[in-house]
Amino acid sequence: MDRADAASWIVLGRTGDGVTAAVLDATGVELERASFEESAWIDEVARIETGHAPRWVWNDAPAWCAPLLDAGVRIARCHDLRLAHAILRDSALVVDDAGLRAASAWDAPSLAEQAAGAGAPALFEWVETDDSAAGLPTTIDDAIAEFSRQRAALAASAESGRLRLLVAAESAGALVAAELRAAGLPWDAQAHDRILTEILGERPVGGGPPARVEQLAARVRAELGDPAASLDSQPKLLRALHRVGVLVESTSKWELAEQRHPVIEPLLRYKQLVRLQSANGWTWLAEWVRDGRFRPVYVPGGVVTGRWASSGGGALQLPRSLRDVVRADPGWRLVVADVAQLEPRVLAAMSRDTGLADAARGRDLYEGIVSTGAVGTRAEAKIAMLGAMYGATTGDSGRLVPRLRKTFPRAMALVDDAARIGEDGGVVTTWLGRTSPPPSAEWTAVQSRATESSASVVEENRARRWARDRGRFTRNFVVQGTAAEWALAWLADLRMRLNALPPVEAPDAAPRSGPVFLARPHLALFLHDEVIIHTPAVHAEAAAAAAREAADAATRLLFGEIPLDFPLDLRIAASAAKS
DNA sequence: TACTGGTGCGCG
DNA sequence: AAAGCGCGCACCAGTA
Repeated sequence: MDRADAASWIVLGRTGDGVTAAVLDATGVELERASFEESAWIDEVARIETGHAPRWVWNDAPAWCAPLLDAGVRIARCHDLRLAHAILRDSALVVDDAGLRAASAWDAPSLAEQAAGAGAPALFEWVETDDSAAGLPTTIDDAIAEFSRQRAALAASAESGRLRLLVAAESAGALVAAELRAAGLPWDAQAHDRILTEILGERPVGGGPPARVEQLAARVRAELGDPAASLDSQPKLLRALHRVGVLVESTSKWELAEQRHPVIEPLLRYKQLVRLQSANGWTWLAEWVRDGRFRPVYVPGGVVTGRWASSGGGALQLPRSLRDVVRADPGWRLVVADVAQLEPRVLAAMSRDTGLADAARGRDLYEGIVSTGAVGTRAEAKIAMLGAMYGATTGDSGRLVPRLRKTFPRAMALVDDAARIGEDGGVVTTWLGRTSPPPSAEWTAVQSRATESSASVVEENRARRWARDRGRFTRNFVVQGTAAEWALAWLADLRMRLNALPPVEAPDAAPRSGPVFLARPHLALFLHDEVIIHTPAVHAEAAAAAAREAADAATRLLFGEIPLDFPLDLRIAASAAKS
């Protein structure tokens, strides 16, 4: 592999008993090819990475990263064919799809997802797929062919700059996701256990509900006048409530909280405790926290809008009440950084609404809206803005939206246009080129049926409702999707900045677990608009500065030089508890 | 026994 | 009991 350099693309593929690598020049022409045995390819990748830092091209980043990270090898840049395929296949900015839109094996879920689906215990082991099964292609020839189609589609696009940025950011995100899993989130299992015991009561040895849960259940049943009442079955609980005169339509806490009856207080408390127990109780702790780390499975691009999803562990629902058990290792700190009002800022940038940008600059965006006089209070500004981005039509939120429309016409026109296109059955596209899915066949059929003269009122109403539903989806898609792009750019840039910080040398400050590359500041959590960095204490300030600089870099990368910033709420602490 | 749909909670 | 987007997950009930 002598001809590799920083401008190279190196495509990797599996062969029967090893790995084949092909060096492509910057224009995609293959220069050389070599095969390596299973025991040798990782060292070869490490050698080339150290020397040249090329762009690695592979079918599925998590599958390749896992063994590399296990060996302490970290890749700077990659092109994830599977993720890029999904973007380019659907993007309205791709004019000549070069065959990407034909159904193919590249539409298959990632190898990790396939393994999880198959119930395989080792998530990152290679999945043996026989040729008849539609699995993700793994051979180098398949990879090169797909890469070539993608390059052609990119080159043909009038917006190839944006799409290239999106594909690069998405791929970098895949690297981050793999590294986040390898690193894990530092988790104090003892502290978690203490909280559970304090709130739920002593954990019963022989199973069954903990003491406090049992006591509350008994109180609720007494108030219901039924010692055998089932509290966990919604229909049974509803009937029991009706029997004692609590005439609610559902058992949700919003509705219950408005009732006055002695059963309400213990019932709400009971629901709270049961929720904690089932979502993040001892079973969860035993399953998801090992060696002081919570290792969730992130799924980059798992949400239609481009946000990440998670699969297992509920990584994207880290409950506020447990944030305090996210604790840095001894001698280390957590840098907790989240973007203030990411989505409205993104909307201001996309729409070039200078009024909204002015309101956002250098302060709390919602206070800025108040000072324009559009609304009276910060709370109103917030629900009005959320209503505008989500498509609220009724209630306080819906009533306030027209005021924003008057004050920020360009921003509001952008989301209103997106909604109209969605209602009409069209597709909308994010700033960098991710396109919403087209309407389903059923949706289209319902709309066309409603236009027929024989259509019933019921059919017409349903068509209108579905159209409005879809309008709210496309309205939000452009904002949520572009916010996800900003966050990916932030993450990718931050990852590189952190990687440039020096590793710690003192062995007593080294992490308790994880690959050796984790001896420097590294990402430990990503949550839509927030990151947690785990860092040696001496580098905490530098890591925090890196988070700020990365946010500025992401803003410029996406939107150029605009008079708008994306300020971070940032704190350095031993735990991730919110103040 | 395995699935699907509904309900409810909590995260952004 | 959401109003108003996007998720994951647990639990129950009904069905195959």
